Amino acid sequence: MSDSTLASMSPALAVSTVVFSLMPSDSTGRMALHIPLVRRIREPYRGRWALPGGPLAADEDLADAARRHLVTTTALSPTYLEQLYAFGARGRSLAERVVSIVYWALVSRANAADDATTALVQSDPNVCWFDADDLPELAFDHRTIVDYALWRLRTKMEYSRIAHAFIGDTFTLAGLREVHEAVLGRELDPANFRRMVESSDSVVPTGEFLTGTPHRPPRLYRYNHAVDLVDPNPLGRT
Amino acid sequence: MSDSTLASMSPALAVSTVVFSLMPSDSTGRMALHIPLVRRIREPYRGRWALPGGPLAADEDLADAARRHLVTTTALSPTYLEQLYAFGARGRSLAERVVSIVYWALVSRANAADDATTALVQSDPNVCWFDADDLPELAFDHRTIVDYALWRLRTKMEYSRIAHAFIGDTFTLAGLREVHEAVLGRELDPANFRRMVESSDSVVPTGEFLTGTPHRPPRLYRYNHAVDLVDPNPLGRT
DNA sequence: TCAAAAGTGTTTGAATTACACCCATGT
DNA sequence: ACATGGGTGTAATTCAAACACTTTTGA
Repeated sequence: MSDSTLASMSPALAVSTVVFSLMPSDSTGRMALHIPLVRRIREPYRGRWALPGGPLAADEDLADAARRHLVTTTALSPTYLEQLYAFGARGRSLAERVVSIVYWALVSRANAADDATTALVQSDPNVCWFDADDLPELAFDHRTIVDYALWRLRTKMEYSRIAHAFIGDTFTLAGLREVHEAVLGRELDPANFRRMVESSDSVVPTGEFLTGTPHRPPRLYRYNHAVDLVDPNPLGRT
Repeated sequence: MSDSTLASMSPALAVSTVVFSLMPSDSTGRMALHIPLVRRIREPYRGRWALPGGPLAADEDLADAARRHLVTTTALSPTYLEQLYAFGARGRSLAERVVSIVYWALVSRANAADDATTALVQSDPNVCWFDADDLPELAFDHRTIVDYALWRLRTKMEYSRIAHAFIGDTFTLAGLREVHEAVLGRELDPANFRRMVESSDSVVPTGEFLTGTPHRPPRLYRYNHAVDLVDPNPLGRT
């Protein structure tokens, strides 16, 4: 069997990404998880919303491809990026056989509000941020993929410190708690949350305080880069 | 860009599997994790040991491909099979670009000792079972892959009941504990282990006892198929 | 009857939860 | 001064580890 024969038998390879950001929800106004989707302009599933992604360039690492597609659709760089799963069931594409290697990413709300990129992206009618708990019908098996990514994010939130990836450089503990509450979808005891974070050693006080609040000024914190913010698997950071 | 152009740019796709079984170690005689490796008969890495695997057939699901390669090299069916990771870094293959979707599998020691298949496989000089903690130099990045699979197995052992996949249909609690101890590499308190397993509801007593031991006959158990033996991720069983 | 593994009971300490309470600031 | 979120203290509870102890068999 020649190489070209083998290549033609091999299914096409694509890389997609589930991108999470925290934004105020349209309905409740509270912070909620949002993900960007792109409208498909060709068959199959023309007109449906789908995860950003595309083919893998010949000389490109998988994570780089995910990052590249992410940047071109959202104009944002991920603060966290991790492989989710490879989806390759036969029936998933309708047309040609496609194996999708899917990543999930977090982008910082601070970055998102940074400059005019938000407006720029919003102006593209084929890219739109949706509330993760209120999605339209998606193309392919992308709904399954998003559900799995959501599960992974929420699970990981409870044993790692990825919440930091959602927030800016300096922050209050209340702000960090807000992130946890928005992602997990439940309220957390401020006292216990404080102890949990402080005992984990993942943050260090900057010594400064946030003023201008109507009440007692909260202490500002920064990440402790000395400790690993993700999990201790032997593959390390992507 | 035509489809054929795109396909030719797309890297080749392969599926490999890290297969774990428990066998008595050559050195200590105690149960230890072993994995089967195949000797490469072509460049690159000719002569080196590598994970069983190969190309993905055009009409084949990813997990089916993993299962197929597993059966052809070891003559065993997996009692557990799960996707591990997709490895696609540029430099990993030396020759053409290959993206490997790697699975990890468990096979039951009972199955392995079942019939003449063991001898059959042992007779093939290009397939050999190695102690997972005493591996030869491997081809490609397969050493990294095995280390990651080992980490996943040991991590999962602590919060799920995959240990059952290593053992036969009926078993004693001491036998199940032996599996845990061999995989985790440390001794466990028999009393606490018993309570842990019983409270998890994952086993049910058969009512029978194992006789012929030099001491008090232990009660025999069976899996409780009513409870999920793996983790509750929304993708379900592979 | 004795050795050894099966199986039970109890104590300890760590970690999580719930919640009462004080502190400090803008209004 | 006071309302409100920042921040601290502490009791109740749950959970896992450690280990003493009793039971049952073959030799």
